[in-house]
Amino acid sequence: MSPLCDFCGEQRSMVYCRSDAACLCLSCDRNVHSANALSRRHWRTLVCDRCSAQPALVRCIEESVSLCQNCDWTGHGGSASASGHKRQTINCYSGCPSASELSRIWSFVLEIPPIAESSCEQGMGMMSINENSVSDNWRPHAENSSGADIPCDSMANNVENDDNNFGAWLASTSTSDVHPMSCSGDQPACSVDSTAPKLCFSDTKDLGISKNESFYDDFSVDDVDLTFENYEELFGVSHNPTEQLFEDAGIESFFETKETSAANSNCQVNPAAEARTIQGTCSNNPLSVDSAMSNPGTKADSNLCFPAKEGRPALSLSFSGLTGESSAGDYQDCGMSPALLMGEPPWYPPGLESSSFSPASRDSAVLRYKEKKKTRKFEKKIRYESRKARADIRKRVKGRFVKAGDAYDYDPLCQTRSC
DNA sequence: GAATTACTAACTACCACAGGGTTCG
DNA sequence: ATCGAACCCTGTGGTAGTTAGTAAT
Repeated sequence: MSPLCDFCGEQRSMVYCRSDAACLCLSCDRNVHSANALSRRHWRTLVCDRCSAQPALVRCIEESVSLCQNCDWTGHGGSASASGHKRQTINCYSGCPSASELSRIWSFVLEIPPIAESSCEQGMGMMSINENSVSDNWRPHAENSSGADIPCDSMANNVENDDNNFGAWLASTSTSDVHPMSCSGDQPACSVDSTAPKLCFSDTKDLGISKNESFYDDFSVDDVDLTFENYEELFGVSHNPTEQLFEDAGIESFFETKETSAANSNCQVNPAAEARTIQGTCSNNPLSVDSAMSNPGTKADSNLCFPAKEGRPALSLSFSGLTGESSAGDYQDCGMSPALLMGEPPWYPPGLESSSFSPASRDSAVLRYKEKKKTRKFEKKIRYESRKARADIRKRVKGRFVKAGDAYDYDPLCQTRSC
């Protein structure tokens, strides 16, 4: 909870690096993140003025403070007067912006001390600033191949990207991260893979989406970049592709609660989904992580259960490999809100919890989901070219690798059998 | 309409081993 | 504190076997 820089321990910390899980002064931020190309990709944002430990997501205009989701929730969720405070989304950035650049993106911060210029300065072209604002709430944030932003409205109207709405909603219900799910750490897919649209939204209160039924009309999942790109770095184990998240449970499970009684609203069990990553979890605890964590050292699947509310289904996410030894920081690094993970009430997009949608919209959404499920392809990503090159020349017997020198029936180099 | 069968698509395990990371002396 | 050896773990592709989904009967 120290407001001092985690690196130098002398200066007051100003920015939070999610990848490093560290609060840094601007000087150290610059030094640390100019070290190499990977560190330059780290997304940073202001440190919460309240807890001085979490990344701030919003700026309360009335109180002139930057708040993380926890503190925003605590401070603005309680009283009616406070909840009416005008809040502004805080931009995050990567690269090594100068003080003037920071002043520009954080105009509300009065004092940004000068930063020593470094070699990183010449890499300013790499700097990326997440330009969200209150008026841009709930709009998929895309980048084209040149790194320039694509107008979100055009993207929202793009049928090919219609799934992002659902992904954004899902991500927002499970994380407060400025870059939901995939946007954390050094993985290229996070900040430099400009071919895939990235969802960037951070305002946690004023997402005016649910009243628009087109949101549900565009309800499907597969194009959304929900994959935990750096899952292994986060959890230390391999994972099933997140695309499988809805493979078996089916999106229908998310629509099937309108008739659900309050008694079982927390326990939506889809038989087809029991064994997979997303499932209804019988628990009265909004977060069943605790129970799954109760056995330290075991790699039990942890289920995050979002309790059903009227008009919105119970939702649980399973994170294989989360162990009881995992810290809150680990969860936050994976994009999960500590509030969510630590038992505080989850956030629902306004309206989702109280509104319902028509059966026609539901049927349409389900139909669209099924259609896309039929046609989608998940391309394999090669992480280690050297290993691929090795595998490409390995001799095999019935597809299996064989020891060097042993008999084989397939040699990729010969393209023939037993050459 | 329900039950059974046939077919197709998708998924998973298996194998050896280089290379990265960790532990220990 | 540093170094090297030993050990552990991961990921890579083609095939076979299994499972799930769909269509036909």
